[in-house]
Amino acid sequence: MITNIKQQLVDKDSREKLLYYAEFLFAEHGYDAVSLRTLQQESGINIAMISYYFGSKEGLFEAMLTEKFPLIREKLDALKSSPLTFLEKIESTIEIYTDRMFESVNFTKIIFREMSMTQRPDHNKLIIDYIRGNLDVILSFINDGIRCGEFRSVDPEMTLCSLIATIVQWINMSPVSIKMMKEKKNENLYTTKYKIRLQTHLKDMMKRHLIETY
Amino acid sequence: MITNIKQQLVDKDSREKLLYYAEFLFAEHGYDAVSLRTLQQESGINIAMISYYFGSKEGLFEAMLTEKFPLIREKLDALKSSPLTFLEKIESTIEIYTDRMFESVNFTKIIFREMSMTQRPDHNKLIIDYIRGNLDVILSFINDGIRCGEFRSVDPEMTLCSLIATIVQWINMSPVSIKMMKEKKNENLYTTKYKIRLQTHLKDMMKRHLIETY
DNA sequence: TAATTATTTAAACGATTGTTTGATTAATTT
DNA sequence: AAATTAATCAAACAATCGTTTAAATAATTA
Repeated sequence: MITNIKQQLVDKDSREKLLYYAEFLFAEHGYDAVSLRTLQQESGINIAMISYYFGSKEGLFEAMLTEKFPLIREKLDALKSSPLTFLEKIESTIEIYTDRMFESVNFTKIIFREMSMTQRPDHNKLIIDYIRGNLDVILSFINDGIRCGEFRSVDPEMTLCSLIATIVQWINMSPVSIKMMKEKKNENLYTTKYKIRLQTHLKDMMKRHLIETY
Repeated sequence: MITNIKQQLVDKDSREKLLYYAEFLFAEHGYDAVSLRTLQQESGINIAMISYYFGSKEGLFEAMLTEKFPLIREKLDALKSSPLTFLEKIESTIEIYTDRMFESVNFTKIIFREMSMTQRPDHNKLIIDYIRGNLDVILSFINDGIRCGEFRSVDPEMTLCSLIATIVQWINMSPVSIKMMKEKKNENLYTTKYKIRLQTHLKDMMKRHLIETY
């Protein structure tokens, strides 16, 4: 599977290769644990190309973030101006987020890990501004749903936290979850099978949480 | 507040100081970003004391983990053999976890961050074995509750994931949450006020999720 | 009090870090 | 085909990394 992806990268240029392997290695080992020489070895691209294309390791990280940010915003904005009920908007949001996060497992790991390190303003600024915009849209779904009487008067921020957290944590907890699910050790938890279980669970839980009687 | 804690540490010995500042710095910057010379500066303890007491930086990390692991297990085991309903056991679990995690914010950040870095077997082994035991107990509450008909037939693993994830994510997302809550920038989200909001939300959500009619 | 052990220190170790250099090759433009 | 730009490379840079040393001080034991 990985070799297939590598195969796909054979024809791509060095810049893209660096971004791909940076994302992969940062996700698995953490930003600081990945030396540029490791990146050179894994990607096969000369170390000097990093400063050539990105200026620095920090520049590489920033480029990876800005160029690989999953484009969730457009989909959320489309939802915003749709004629769906607020519950349907929440259900769509669950689908959008699980889809995107399961597509971008490495990316998801990186941003939510970096977010927890409060003393790294350079990394945090980009992440916070991006994430926050999306979360504000979802929060408005919950708040408006409450205001118009469709939803119970739940705690909006905590509800949002539960929604996002469930998906993120499923992706981040994989080493523990694998043992818990009694899966074979190297089975991964990012397959469609688990994505659907996650979606089903979240939709069911959110519906009962948000709607008084149904 | 921090200076108060520092004050408390004045009389403590070097080993404890190193453990305290290691936990603090690892949580804020990440394990690899904290050099032993930074630790020396912050703690005021000579760098050679690290290998003297812990053998290595890795040894320091391991000592910090094993000596600071919040003792949740005993409380969970006590719950296990109590005459409470399964819903009450879940509610108590929520209280135990929020209490412990709010007491050990730095520690919580570190272990759930390290957990997401799959290529660090040394760090992961300790964490996984510890966490997993606790999660298995909670999972048994959910499974037994379903089996005896007290709970709906929810997805047990996903439900557990939502429960833990909500608390962990609230602790890790603080830079984003602060903006969302329109709090003053340096206000922290680890106060009793927010702990109670989190507990109330989780209990309410889990009750509606787990119980058919009530 | 003398001897022994525990703690602390500044300085140094080799290895590795991110970054840059200047020469060389490949691709593109004129 | 010649000239110009883009891409790639091995080698070197100073700075910092985790770790160790051997000497000095403090605390404890005999």
